[in-house]
Amino acid sequence: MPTILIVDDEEDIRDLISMNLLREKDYTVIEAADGLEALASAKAQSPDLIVLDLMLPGMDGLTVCKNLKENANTKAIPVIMLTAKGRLEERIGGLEIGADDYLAKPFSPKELMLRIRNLIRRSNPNQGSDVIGMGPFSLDKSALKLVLEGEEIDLTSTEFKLLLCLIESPGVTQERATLLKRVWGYSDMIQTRTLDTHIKRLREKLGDFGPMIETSRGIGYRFCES
Amino acid sequence: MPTILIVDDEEDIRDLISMNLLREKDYTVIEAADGLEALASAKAQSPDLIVLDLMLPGMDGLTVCKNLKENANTKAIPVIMLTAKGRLEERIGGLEIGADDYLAKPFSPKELMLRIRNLIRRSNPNQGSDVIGMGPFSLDKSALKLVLEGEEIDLTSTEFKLLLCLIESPGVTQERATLLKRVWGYSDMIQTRTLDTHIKRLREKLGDFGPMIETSRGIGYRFCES
DNA sequence: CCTGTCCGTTACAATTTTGTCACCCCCTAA
DNA sequence: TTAGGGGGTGACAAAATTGTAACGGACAGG
Repeated sequence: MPTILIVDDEEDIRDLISMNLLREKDYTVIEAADGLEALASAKAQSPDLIVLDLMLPGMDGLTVCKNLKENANTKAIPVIMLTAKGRLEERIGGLEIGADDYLAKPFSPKELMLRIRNLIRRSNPNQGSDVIGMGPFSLDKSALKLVLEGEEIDLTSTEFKLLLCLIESPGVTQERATLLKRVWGYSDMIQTRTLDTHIKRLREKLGDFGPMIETSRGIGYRFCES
Repeated sequence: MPTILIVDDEEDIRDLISMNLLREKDYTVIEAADGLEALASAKAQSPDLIVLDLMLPGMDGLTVCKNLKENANTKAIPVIMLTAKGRLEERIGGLEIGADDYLAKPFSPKELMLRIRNLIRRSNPNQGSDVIGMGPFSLDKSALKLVLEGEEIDLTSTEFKLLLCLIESPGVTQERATLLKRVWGYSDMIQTRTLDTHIKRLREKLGDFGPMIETSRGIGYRFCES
């Protein structure tokens, strides 16, 4: 049963995360309200993952993270950084210092759970991220799920493969033939409307974000970031 | 259109790989029969991937690989090493030297294609391996496919998720409740036979390897390596 | 403005996937 | 050996997924 350390000075945020974790019944949760406490807990209990807010009284999140990554005993613990929305510099700083993932506040509990599960799994023998992220999208290759702005969207396997092809190379137009081959295995059947229909279904499921799948008339489709 | 360089002194092996690659119509293929030729081609044409046999006349595969990884222009090119079956030391040597994947001869063309596609994709912005391997199994998270001893087996999304849960932690027994939660999202419905039925279907699809999914009476199931 | 081509959309039917049930066998503990 | 619980298996019906056809609108070239 993995142990998660939550570090945040706002009690209600800690509670929110704890509640979500405990509901899954798969985790043990410990909490810390400031940086020094966090470091002490991390060293004493060696949790399997740390959720770390950047904004902390006393010692700020970046420094905590740096300390963790410099200590041999805590170096390997994955860290998810919580950052205020839009503070891009901080995010970059966090990643450089060794955070394994980050999430902007206000975050969706579901997305956080997803990323936690993913990081925990990654520290297993068979590593490799299963979540492919792109703007507000998180595509979970293990759960075959899409999390869009905190909302979980179930995809059928065909839809999943199609979206994956598009989202993998944002902005790049994928030819109809390419998509038909990679998703359906067709190698010459060009005169089918199946692709169009599935694109429609995908756009529908994406809701407001449907238009991000753009049509390249006569060529194919592309996933556009804007 | 990615360019693949095949390096092997056996012409029929080169042909086999070429044929498979060209059938996909997505690749340009160049070939080399010895190490020096390979290095020259790699530098001149900077292919997107190199399939490199260990056993080569003149300069052996390991040395070629080391040379490739030491040169700034060719350093980033992914290398798939072909090794004779069982030469474990060589494999380890290959990985240490910087090969990105390896495959034992005689290999299955389908599996090689899968790994090629995977490595090519990995060199895209959204990296991360999509293939989880375990003995004769290759589970492709992007294609939702299982390659078992060279045979492609289609899995439904439920089967895929279930197998993934088991194969992720080989030897570890996953409780029924855990599987029901992770695959179906059920949180309390314990009294269902759905899991049993799907295990049966999975074992069926695994054929001779079905027994690798073992029952832990009263607890759950586990995937065993032997 | 016309025209041919390509795409979006809807409806529908075939197919596949899925969960449940019933029955039986196996395992375990007494 | 027996009884009870748990799992294997096959059949089945409900539900979801999928591909196709048909119609109409949008677009580009003339």
